[in-house]
Amino acid sequence: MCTFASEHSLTFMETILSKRQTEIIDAAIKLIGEGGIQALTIKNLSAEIGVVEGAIYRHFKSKIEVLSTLLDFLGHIIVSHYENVGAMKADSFTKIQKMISGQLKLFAENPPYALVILSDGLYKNEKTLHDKIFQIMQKAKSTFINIIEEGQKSGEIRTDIASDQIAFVIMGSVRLKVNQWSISGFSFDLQERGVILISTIKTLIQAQKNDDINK
Amino acid sequence: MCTFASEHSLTFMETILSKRQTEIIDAAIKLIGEGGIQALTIKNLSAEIGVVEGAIYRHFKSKIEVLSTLLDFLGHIIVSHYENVGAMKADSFTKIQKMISGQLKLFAENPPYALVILSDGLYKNEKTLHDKIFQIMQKAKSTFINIIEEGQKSGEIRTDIASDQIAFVIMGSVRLKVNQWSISGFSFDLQERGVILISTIKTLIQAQKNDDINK
Amino acid sequence: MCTFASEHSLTFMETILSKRQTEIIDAAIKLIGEGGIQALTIKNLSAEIGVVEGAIYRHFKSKIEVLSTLLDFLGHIIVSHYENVGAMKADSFTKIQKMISGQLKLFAENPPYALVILSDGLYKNEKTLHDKIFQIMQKAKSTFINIIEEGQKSGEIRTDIASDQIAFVIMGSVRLKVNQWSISGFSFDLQERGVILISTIKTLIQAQKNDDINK
Amino acid sequence: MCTFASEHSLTFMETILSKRQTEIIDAAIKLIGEGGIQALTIKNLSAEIGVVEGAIYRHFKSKIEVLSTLLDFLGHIIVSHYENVGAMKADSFTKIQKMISGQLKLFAENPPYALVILSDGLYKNEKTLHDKIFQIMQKAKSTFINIIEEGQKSGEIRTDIASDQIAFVIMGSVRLKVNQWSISGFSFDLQERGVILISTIKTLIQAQKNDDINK
DNA sequence: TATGAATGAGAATTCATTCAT
DNA sequence: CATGAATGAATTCTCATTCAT
Repeated sequence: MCTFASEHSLTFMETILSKRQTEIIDAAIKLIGEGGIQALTIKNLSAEIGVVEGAIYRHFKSKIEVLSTLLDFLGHIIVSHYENVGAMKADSFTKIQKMISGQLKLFAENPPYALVILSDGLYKNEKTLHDKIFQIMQKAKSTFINIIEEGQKSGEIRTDIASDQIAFVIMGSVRLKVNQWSISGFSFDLQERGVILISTIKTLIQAQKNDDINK
Repeated sequence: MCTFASEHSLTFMETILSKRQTEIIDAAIKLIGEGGIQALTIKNLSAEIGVVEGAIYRHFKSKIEVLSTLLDFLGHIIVSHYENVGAMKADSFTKIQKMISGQLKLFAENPPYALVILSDGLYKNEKTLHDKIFQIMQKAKSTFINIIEEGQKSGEIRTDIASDQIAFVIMGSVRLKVNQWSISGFSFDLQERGVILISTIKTLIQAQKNDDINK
Repeated sequence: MCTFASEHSLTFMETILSKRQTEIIDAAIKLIGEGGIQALTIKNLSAEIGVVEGAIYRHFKSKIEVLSTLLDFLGHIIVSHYENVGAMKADSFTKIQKMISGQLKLFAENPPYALVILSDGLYKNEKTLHDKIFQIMQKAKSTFINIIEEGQKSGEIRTDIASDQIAFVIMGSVRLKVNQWSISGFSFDLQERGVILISTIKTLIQAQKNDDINK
Repeated sequence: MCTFASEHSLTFMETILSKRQTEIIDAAIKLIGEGGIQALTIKNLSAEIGVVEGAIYRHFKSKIEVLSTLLDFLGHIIVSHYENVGAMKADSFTKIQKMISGQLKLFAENPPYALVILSDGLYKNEKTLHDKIFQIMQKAKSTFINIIEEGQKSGEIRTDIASDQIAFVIMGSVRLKVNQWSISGFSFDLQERGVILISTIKTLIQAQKNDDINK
């Protein structure tokens, strides 16, 4: 049995969170993975780590804080993936491909992450939580935009569409793919389908060779 | 105060639902619009229409049935929009533009519809409800695919990407736009942004004039 | 599909009850037969006869009155059976055997009757209802006592035990048999088992031949 | 005010149940005693012990579990009484007398026990609960049969009727006595009447002295 | 007579949170 | 740090009954 949180981003967990807090976040992710966000109750959470309900409140001051921390953790993982790819030395398409496939790999290996990220009404429509998800998406967007602009400069990517528009289309289609996978009960191979999607995206956004010739 | 349900699809409401049922669905939509799906409780619902809680059960046998009917209603509106566009005499891009702008117009005028459609865990992860949403998306997909294939045959739309892949990318980006709008608290003009999105999509998927020339 | 009430005691039903009332009592018995007394709700009752809930109150002023009438009807059937046997020309054992087997036959053919008769807390512990059941049992008791006293006089039945005690033991064992049958979900042949019980009772209560000889 | 549960079977209560659980079972028994099984609601139960409704669920996971535990407790008391009598060194009639009078004493002192044992539809016709009552009755039957067979071997009890038939008749008449007592609102002295019943039973089932002489 | 609609009371259960020990 | 217990508010749903039409 793998513990989700502790696999990733040890730095984050170790420095920011106590052992028990890590355990709680781990359990929260597991619960969400098994039964959706509505399975994440304080009762289930405490049962999962073998303590009494009140004990949770020694480590987090409310359920919202649990979710907030969970999103911090998740955001940290995802964003650091973006940064790694962003800092890579490679052509734009390779980077885009890495961005998407890395993301899908993360979700494929940790379905609960997908559930959390896709989840709209996380808890009582808490703005704080919405914002965190929004932040993550913003980061993804800016990373994509940078990559795309590089590609446009280098002539790899078409220039007749603004970089943010291209980024938007990519993100939308990746997100929908993850969404379908989640709704389907994770019943297909996300990474496999991702390969097709990446190829579609590449075809869509690559600069036309003909253009250069004709000019 | 506008009543959402009664605006649209009078046939559906009149033939299938009683006056009170329509009123309840209306109220349900309003509640969801104001406070998300979690604001849709039997108590709120009954208070909204000024009756006692138990009275709801004279008109719907359970909360699930309320939601199910709501989705039927919503599905009916959306799908009939698809069908109208599908049956139009127009070039593919016009159709695609109508498909998207009509959809966004619907949501812009009825934000709760967006919340419902985007919602993952509507109620207790009821499969019945999931399925209805899934059906609507399937219908959208097949409509898009038909239009795209027409466009590919007529030379309007690029043929180097499979029609279902194109449809997928379109749907993903439209969905993400609605999503952002919803998360932002409906704070920007959905239709306005939609115009840009449509133009982006058009540019992305149109056949390259150059191709023909060069061949 | 047999209608319980209308089979028996037409006089009672025709003279005392209206057609609709008979129908309601019929339905009540059917419901109790299918799901116990807790299945007898006004909702189920009205659904069974195809009217609206309020309509029941045109014919009975309350649920208690439905049950009360039901017990009257049932009492009438049972008591008239007692009276028939009581008036028979036959030896005591034949009469006792007829009393018991007739009763068991009635229940075997109409399981709901057994459920009603055995039911302790019919509805809100209504004293009125309790009393009716009590009356029926009293009538059974006095009939048995009469028969037994006849038998004691004629030398068929032992005289070392008071007639009411004998009656009591008989009723207790018959009742327990019906009880077991009911709890078992009517899963054995009540009449078949009754034959054994009757024979046991006969052996228990018959006068010892030896006694007379030895005296 | 006497607390029913804590009087009996301290071992059972102490080892299996917490203090609060005992208190709840106590209160449940009291409520049933006062108003029948339908008086046993979570609301009444919590009010009785002075807590809020939800607090019950810290100690029992459902109402069914409350009733189930109550039956376990009751079964434990009754069955251990059977076992005590069964293990006694005494002639069969003494044992039978002890069996019956002990049982009646228990009920006389705790009328709710009678209500529970006699109750048909304890709660939603839960099979689990039915079964527990059935088990208790089975145990009573087998204890009686053993005693009777001893008596038949020793020549105390008549042998012309099968032991299980005799046991059945005894149980039926005891049960009916308790039943009448319960229906009457506990208005007569159960133990006093029991004495007469026991004597009747004894006379009914004892071996005839004359038989031996005549043989 | 019957319908359609509503009422009011009450049912069991769940949930996040608090607090004394 | 954790437990055990409780709170209070909310949730879905059921039931007998009433009443205008």
